[in-house]
Amino acid sequence: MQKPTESELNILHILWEKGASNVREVNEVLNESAVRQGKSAEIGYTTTLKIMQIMFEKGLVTREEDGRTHRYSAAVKEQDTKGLLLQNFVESTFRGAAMDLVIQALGDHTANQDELDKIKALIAEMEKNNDKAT
Amino acid sequence: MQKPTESELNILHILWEKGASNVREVNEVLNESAVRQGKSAEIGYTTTLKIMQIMFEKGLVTREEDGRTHRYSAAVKEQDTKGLLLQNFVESTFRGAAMDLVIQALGDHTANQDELDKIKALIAEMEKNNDKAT
DNA sequence: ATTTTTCTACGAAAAAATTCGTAGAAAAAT
DNA sequence: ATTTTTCTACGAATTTTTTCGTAGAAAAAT
Repeated sequence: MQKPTESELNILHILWEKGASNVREVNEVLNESAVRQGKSAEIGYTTTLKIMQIMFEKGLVTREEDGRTHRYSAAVKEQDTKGLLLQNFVESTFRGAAMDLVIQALGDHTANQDELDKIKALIAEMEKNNDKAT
Repeated sequence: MQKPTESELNILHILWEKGASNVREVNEVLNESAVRQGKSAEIGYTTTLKIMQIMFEKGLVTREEDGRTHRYSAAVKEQDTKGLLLQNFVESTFRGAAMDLVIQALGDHTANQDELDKIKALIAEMEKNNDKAT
């Protein structure tokens, strides 16, 4: 999979959440999205269109004709994409030290009990594997 | 702080690790760095120089004259920079859900016992805070 | 003393990513 | 029926990031 750019990622988030959408729908969500608050100008329709066309060429989305318009769907899985981006990020920012990232993320953010339980389960799992390895 | 670009970050890593360095030293490390293995061409001296000059203008590094050359030092702290980049990454890729990132990172990577202990300590800390809040 | 090497500064080319204008066709509104 | 709106496609302008060529000065080598 080719790594999506920042704006491509924004569009993927929308397609993952809303499912198949046409350009106008995506553009509307982009312009009301929380991430955009504070930005000066709106994103033009043709800008969004162009990016989605590029994404189609790259294979990041599929599309089907729906009357006159196109309905676009994400062609890459959310998990896989986030995994790829995470791997890149760990490499470039933490020089591969994934646990440094985990530790920093835990230090900087809050978590509810459900999340903590999930993390604890993962830790227990990893400790079991470590024991086996010794 | 302004977010460093990818190549700026590579240079910061070197300055953080080696301390004050001149352009030639940084350029050499860049070209032997593991991250660059598999890349076709070398990074030219003037390329590195230019990026470091830009970083100086942005305030990412300081420099002092050392005879004819300049010795550059990181002007931003490693922790702070990683924190900023992490925050950006969590926002753009995980839409702010830092614990999703933590869970994915734990799932995809291994950790030694020291790291796991450190993470467990952080979890315990966070649970204590959660209890207090209720 | 001259040549070669090693620096910096500067500007600009190249590459990557983002944005938009225009044209043309289909659909909707009048 | 005509006008207006809503799409797509395409190309190009803009912006950001990366890369490098050239010139000139200082230092080192010959």
